[in-house]
Amino acid sequence: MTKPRPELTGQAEDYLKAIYELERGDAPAGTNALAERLGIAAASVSGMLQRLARLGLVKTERYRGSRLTEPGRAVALQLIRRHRIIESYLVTRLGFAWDDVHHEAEQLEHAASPELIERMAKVLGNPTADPHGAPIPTAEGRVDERRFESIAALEPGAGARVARMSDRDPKLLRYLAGRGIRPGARIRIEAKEPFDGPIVLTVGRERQTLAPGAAANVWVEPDASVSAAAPKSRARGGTPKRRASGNSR
Amino acid sequence: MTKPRPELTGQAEDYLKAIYELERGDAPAGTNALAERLGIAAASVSGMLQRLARLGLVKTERYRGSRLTEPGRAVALQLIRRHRIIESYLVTRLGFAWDDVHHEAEQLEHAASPELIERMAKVLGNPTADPHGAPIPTAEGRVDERRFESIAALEPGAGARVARMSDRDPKLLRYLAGRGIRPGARIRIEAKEPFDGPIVLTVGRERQTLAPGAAANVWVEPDASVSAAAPKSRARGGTPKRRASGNSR
DNA sequence: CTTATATTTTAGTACATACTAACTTTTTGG
DNA sequence: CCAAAAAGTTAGTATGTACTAAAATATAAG
Repeated sequence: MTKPRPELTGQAEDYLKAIYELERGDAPAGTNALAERLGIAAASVSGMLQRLARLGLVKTERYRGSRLTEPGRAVALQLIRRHRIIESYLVTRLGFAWDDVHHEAEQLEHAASPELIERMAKVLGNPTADPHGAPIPTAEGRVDERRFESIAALEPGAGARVARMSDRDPKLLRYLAGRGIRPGARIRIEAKEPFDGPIVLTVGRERQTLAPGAAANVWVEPDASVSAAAPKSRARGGTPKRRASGNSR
Repeated sequence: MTKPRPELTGQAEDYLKAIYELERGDAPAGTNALAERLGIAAASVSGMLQRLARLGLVKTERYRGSRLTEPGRAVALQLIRRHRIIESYLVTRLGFAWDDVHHEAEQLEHAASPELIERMAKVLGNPTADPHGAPIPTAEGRVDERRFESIAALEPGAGARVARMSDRDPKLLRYLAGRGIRPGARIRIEAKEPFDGPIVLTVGRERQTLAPGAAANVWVEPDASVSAAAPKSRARGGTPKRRASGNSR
């Protein structure tokens, strides 16, 4: 493994990561979607994709989109591993706010050596999820790829555990944090306006309202024990405290 | 100050740092010297220097060399601050070997935000020197610019305290570490072969021999209380004009 | 002072990465 | 099924950073 690849630049790595995040099963990542995610003109993306294809890191179907090859996927996963370990480290060892760490990690992930990453992982006790609940790929490139449901998809009465949320928008994260919504939090949908209106839910004991744009970026693990029935009020008792991942706070 | 400079790339920053390290008082940094230090062809350096001059970061005298402007110096000092804090952090908090951190720091220094640097500095207790004894500039850009004497310049009988050493060559650092030579160590010159021959000295209680190429990269603070015993006197000498050592790889 | 050598710059080129404008292909909605 | 919209590509250009080869200038040696 890890043949002496002609050292990609940071930008090229970013493309691979973006493709990884945008391709969904069979559907390849669209050029425009990539362009928007990367903040780059679509034409420029086309060019770079050709280069990456030449390097054997992506497969491009003309006019249809791109997907990663196995080597490309390996590069993307390593980059994601670096990103998430750095985020975890910055939050737990250097006191960064969890809503503020994404940008810093985006810069460092291209500069950090494998040795640095493994040392950070070690002092953190080899965490399996970052502060936003995102799973951390292993050094060998294995990752938990479970897909969770968006909060926006839950129906009133449903209970769930917050699994993860997007880390890309500090404002969103502060908004969520202000409402107690963080990985591991237990929630219950109380009401839902039609036509993408706000969602009313209980977080812990507090009742909160959540804008749909925010709800779309929070993913949950449905919790059968709560969602079974929708009794409007009910004594909270003996919920098992289950915190799978070693994330902070 | 700190006007919104058009975000330098990492390479440009490296040039400024190299100029800072190569200019000596009035003498500007030579293009060839820069090229060698940066591992880049001299012609390329000429080109970059013109760009840096356009940006107001260096002053170039055609065919004579370059020196930093005040803004250029400020950029260089911030980069050096980042480098040295990162080195200190990696060694003390992440268990890196002190002879192995230079390369890692070279990469990270361009990616680390001011906030990260200040947080690292804080957990380290705002150190004033890095693991190799190099002074760390303050966030405001002040730095201890004392020049020390090279070990190679000491005469037999002279005693001294090791102040600092080059961090650029891991092999050199391991060589020195193997002989107990590190910042703070007390030494005493016992004998010195003529014509740049090896130097015999006492480090702590141990007697060691030091190759001249290594000695040239170790700087000391002469210790009058020990050197008093020496028969040979030296009257304020040695400007470190000599660049005999071709270090690295 | 004059020439040989060392140093530095210019000229011409290449590559990675970005852009805008114009064109091509695919998808969609009537 | 076809025209308009959406998506994607090509063409031509710019910038930063590198290179080699050749020319210009400075310095050192006689």
